[in-house]
Amino acid sequence: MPRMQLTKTMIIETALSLAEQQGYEAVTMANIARSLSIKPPSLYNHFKNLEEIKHAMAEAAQIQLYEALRDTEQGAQPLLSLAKAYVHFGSSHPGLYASSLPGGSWEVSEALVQLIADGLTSFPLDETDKIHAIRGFRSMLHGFIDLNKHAGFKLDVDLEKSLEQMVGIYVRGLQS
Amino acid sequence: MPRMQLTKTMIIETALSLAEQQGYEAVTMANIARSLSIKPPSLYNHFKNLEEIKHAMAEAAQIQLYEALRDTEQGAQPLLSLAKAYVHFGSSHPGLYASSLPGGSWEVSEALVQLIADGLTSFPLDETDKIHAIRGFRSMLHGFIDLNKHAGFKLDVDLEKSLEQMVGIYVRGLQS
DNA sequence: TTGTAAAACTAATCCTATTAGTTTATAGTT
DNA sequence: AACTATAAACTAATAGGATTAGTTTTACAA
Repeated sequence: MPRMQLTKTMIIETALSLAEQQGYEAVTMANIARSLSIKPPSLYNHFKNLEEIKHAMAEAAQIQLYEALRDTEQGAQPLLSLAKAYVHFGSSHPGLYASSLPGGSWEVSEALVQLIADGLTSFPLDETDKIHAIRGFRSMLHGFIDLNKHAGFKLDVDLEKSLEQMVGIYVRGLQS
Repeated sequence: MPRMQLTKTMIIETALSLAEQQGYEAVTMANIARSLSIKPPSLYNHFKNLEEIKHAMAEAAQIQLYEALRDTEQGAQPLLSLAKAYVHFGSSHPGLYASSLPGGSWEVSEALVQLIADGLTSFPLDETDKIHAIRGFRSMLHGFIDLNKHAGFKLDVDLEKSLEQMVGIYVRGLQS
């Protein structure tokens, strides 16, 4: 295997730091190649096309998201800690979070879901209801991040408070 | 004003039907121009650039979303009806819904918020808590639509049921 | 009827992604 | 140590986007 200085991992790491520093829209073949001091066509020796690169990015970004959540303090309100960590990750690393959306691997998705499931253990839910509850929780958090990105919340009311209230309402709804 | 057959409204309507029929990514200067049987540069006589066109689209799309929600039956569970109408609109008109996200006008945004506020009247909330509750509700619904679009919910569990449960949990949380 | 200005046009520039075809360097084999 | 096959880079090209400059056309107003 000749000239294998350049690896898939290097390409994905370069693409992710591009997303992190200049936004997800900056993830182009031209920009990735420029960052690596190669020409765009060379990338096709390692990935079929840009879509494949973005899929690989999603997997790596999802792992970073997972690790950020896993390292969260599990205090008295595990769902609130999780929510804050999730929204904080999405808001402070928008490019990375956007990178994670296209999908990723089944295992990491599952691990992420398990993290939420762990926060739900204190509520008596059968398997199906647990899945519904997890979907609702993720929807809430993702929607909060994404609406914010689209400047959805215009009023001058504390965002962090909104997040706390939202999670508070949801948790009380699970209890009753 | 010479040759004013082409109006801003015609351009926006063309762009919206492009989004509706071929997806939001199909909203390009080239495609809009092609649909109108003109050349792309002609569009710049009416709009500064593509971004401005997309802003105008957002306003029109948001009105359509508002009207779809306004015409909703206000039964015993107004928030559930609203949620179903919202998610149904987002899922069955993904291009239109995506068009609405970049913003729109303040008045329409406000009207949309008011629609949710109307569904919240039976709950005793002060002004600030009402805003938090509205933000949470919108986050939930938008997140549900968007995660679905990104194939976020992989498990074979009824989606409509998930939506009902999610709204049910939130409403119970508001009550307690 | 003529002049002006709006609205179309053509042609060009500068981005993308992607493919074809070519060169080069290296790893493994003789 | 020389040879060869191949991976991995390259150049050059195509096709599609947004946008700008400059030109022509046309409708209306004076």
